[in-house]
Amino acid sequence: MSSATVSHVINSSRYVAPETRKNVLRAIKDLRYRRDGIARSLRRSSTGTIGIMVSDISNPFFAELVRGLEDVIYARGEQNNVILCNTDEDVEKERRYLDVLLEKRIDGLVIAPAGGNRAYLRELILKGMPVVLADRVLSGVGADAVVVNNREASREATAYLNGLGHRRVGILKAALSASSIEERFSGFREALESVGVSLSAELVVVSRSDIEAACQAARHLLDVPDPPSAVFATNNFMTLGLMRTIAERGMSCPENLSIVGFDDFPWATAFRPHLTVVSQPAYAIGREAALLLFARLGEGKDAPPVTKVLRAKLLIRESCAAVKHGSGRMGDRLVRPSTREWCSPAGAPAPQLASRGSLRPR
Amino acid sequence: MSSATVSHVINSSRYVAPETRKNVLRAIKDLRYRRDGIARSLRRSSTGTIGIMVSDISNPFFAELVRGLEDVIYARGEQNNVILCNTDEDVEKERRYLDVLLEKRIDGLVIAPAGGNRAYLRELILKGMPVVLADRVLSGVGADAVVVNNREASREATAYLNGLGHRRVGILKAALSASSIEERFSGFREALESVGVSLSAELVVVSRSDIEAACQAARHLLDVPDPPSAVFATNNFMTLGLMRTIAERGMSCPENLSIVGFDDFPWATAFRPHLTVVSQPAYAIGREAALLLFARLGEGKDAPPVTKVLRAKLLIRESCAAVKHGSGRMGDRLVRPSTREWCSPAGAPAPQLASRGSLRPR
DNA sequence: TTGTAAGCGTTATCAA
DNA sequence: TTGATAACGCTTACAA
Repeated sequence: MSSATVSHVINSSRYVAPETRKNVLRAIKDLRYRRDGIARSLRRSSTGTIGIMVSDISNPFFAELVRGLEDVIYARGEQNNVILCNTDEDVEKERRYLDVLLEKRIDGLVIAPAGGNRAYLRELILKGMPVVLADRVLSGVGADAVVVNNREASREATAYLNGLGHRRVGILKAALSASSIEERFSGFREALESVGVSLSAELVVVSRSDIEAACQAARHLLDVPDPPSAVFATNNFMTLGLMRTIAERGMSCPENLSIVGFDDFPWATAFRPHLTVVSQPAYAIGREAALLLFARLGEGKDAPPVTKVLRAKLLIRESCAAVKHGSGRMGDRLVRPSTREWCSPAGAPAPQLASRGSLRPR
Repeated sequence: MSSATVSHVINSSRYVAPETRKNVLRAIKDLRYRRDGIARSLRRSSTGTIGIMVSDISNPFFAELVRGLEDVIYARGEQNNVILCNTDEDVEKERRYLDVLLEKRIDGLVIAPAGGNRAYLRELILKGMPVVLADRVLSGVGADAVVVNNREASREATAYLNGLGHRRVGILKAALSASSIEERFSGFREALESVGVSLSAELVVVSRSDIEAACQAARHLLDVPDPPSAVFATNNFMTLGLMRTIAERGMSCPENLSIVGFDDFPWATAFRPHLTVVSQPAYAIGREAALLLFARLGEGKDAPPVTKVLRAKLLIRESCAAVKHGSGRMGDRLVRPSTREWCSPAGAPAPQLASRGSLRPR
């Protein structure tokens, strides 16, 4: 019973006589033998480990994304597993973690990049490391990517506000060098421009991407001389900061302020106000990222990079009201309060009147 | 310039002439050499990898816990990192994952155990694997543990409801074989008994621990012939399910129903109703677990197991009202609506009237 | 049908 | 002050 035979029994990698195999299995059991995965990885030069880097796992969006990823990876069996890294949007931390993961010889990487390690990532990919960008793209690195239609969805959301008569619309912009945020901003601006409104600087407030900072930013935004009648929040931290600020000030939504957030929450229909949001399929983003990665680990090693765009959807709930006569600026038209007032952009499907945004299978 | 010398330069593990060292460093840079962590782990028989097993990373409680853990582990440097495993409270899945982690030769394990692998875990520990239980204990396995004072906190929360005059109090009990849930249940029962109320079976509803199931359970609970005037939810999924159900039915809290949840949410003060909850220091649980683990990886290899108990705190907000005259059952006393009506159990500090439960450092 | 032995890239011992 | 070499535990080509 040589080590070779044992190996072959464990891996079913060549014929072993039933008798021998039985003996091997018995010995394994008796000795509580467990194969050493490290030695195995060394020999096979593949670890079965995937790196996942996000800014913060306690952000529900990333938690869902990671969950989607992990489910696919676990289902693949074969000792596959996931090393989790939180970068806090810190470029330096991201780079250090990339080094750690490379030393650990991960088989592949899924990353929501902070934005400052483009060259490093390109080099990695050139060397043959499979990399999938999730949630954000990074132009020119040649990686696969899974994102959502940020720009269109934001345009749609803003158009919805416009349809309710809002012309003075503020935006809370997370200070991330992430393509997603920029695209959301573009969509926002385009929608306003298409109804003849050009962005005024004081209605664009940039904020560090955490709840505390978002509170501050929201205060600024609401304190401008002629405050907005509606606000678009570019991610879930911005939304939470805004809602906290509103609560602090005893304002009520949608009576005093209409709000659309980017990102849904599992508790959106359980608490008031029921927020109108652009819902992202976070779980699916993670899942698709894993699938893209596996594709590249298999045959498609040198296929050209693909970008998968999933659909973010406007979920109309109860945080937006039509502007009241006289409350808008000069030039505002009277708009009757009806959520049906709003029209889809040509060709786009009408937004759903949905009660729940969870896209997670059970 | 032998491989030995290179190794010593990288690890500063013995004196190397400045000249040589410079050459080595230059070569490393030129060749873009990176040490192979797998070979290193094989040779040193230690990987720097910690396994973390929770039921579901998309549960905000576990996300915070994992974040606390990861922060400490990252700060330790030295190629330390974390493999994340979601068990879904599934004993079989937990066992499979344990096998994977052992093959990967993790240096230590932090686990919120599903409850069915006690013998397996004990054996692991006996073999010398450092294990820290988080959130839940498992008697007799000899592992370190970090938990909160579930029973006392639940008793306190229930006493608060009693103080508001509630005698017919329901409980949504998550169906987990986790010590935490059992302890919360005990505290709940004890508090009721101490005001002379014995539990009626129809007010104890057990539910699978996810939002969907919790909704179902909440419907059952509210549909009993003589429905409760207050409900205690034993974890955040139970709370969310309950709130959804209330919203569905157009009931309002605290007018129609008083509610206390276990687990706080970062958005608790941003949306209505502002829930009164028992807040757990999730981040700190993760952090302490990591510290316990490192202690065991260092000197305290064979020290007796320690259990660290952190304090969960009742945060009184606005989801509980005093029972109205006549709305209670026969025997209910009239209780004036005042949150100060309630008294701390002897010796316990009065609960804080807090606005925010986040315990996370920035 | 099974065994032998090389080799994966480190680190650590011993020798020089 | 540095180099040669064994060993970590596995997989796999080759031999028997």
